[in-house]
Amino acid sequence: MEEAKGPAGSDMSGESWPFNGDSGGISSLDELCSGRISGGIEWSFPAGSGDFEPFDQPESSDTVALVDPKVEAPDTSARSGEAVSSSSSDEKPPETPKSVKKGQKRTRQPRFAFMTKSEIDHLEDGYRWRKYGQKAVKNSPFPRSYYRCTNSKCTVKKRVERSSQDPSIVITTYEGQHCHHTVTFPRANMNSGITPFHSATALAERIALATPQLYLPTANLHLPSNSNRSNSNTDSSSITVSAAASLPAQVGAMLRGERMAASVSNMEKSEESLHEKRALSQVDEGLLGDIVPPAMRKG
DNA sequence: CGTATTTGACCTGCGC
DNA sequence: GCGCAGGTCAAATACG
Repeated sequence: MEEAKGPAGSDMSGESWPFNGDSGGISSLDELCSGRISGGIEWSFPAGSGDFEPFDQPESSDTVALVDPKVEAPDTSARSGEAVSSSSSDEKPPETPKSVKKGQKRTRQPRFAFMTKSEIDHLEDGYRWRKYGQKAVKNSPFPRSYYRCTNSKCTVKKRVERSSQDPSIVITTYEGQHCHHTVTFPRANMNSGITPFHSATALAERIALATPQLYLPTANLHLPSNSNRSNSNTDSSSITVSAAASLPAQVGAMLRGERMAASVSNMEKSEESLHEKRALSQVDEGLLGDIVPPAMRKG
């Protein structure tokens, strides 16, 4: 699948995207996750509303968030089977052969990835996931696990894999939008580390203002609606972007309502940012590359 | 017994 | 066209 191409993939090598350079910037995952990256922040979220509700966030971990810009790009490639039909199991007749599926086209869902320093592969995020596959990843000793939201009407999926370069780094990629609320908390379990964001915009603002060190490529971000507000879908989007014991210090601070002086605009002016973006590409050749398409990498 | 996980088979897209 | 790699399916199995 085309979407599965990463920096290590062939179609990335030829691109001149900022991540794919070979100079400057960070030199390791550790550096990346330690929050030493600076500049390059560039948010581009879909207009949306929703309030962010800060709460205590554990600082026990480091996370770098990346977003998939291909949110609105229809994925005409892909295999049919996984299509995004929201009521898949119900609509698929038992006899539906794969030949039928072949005719379908998968629609690319918004994706959001986190690089997390954690010993736990599958981080708790408030939703229930069912593992439906695991594959060995090329150039990586660690397998990639595929999860799907257990809600039959929900098409959200997520992939989890460890960085081949730094086993302590877990890369979690969410794809799709939850059509329901979390099965637990968030507010009720704030102490658990779950991070309830009401909207992508809210999180974007927070990160932009509070985490200049993080590189956040242009993309659309979809976050889960607050589970406490049953069916108050003011924000239809809803990808879980929470990770127990995983958010980096910067994000942790962000969640606590702290703000840093640096602004996104200033960072964008930084010439170093480009180098850092390029360096980021070297960080991981797996999911990270997967969520950053060539189109957005240019520039 | 219901639910979740494992795992090999299968499908698709892409590069050569 | 072929092989490879990513992604998914679904039967078998494990677990509470």
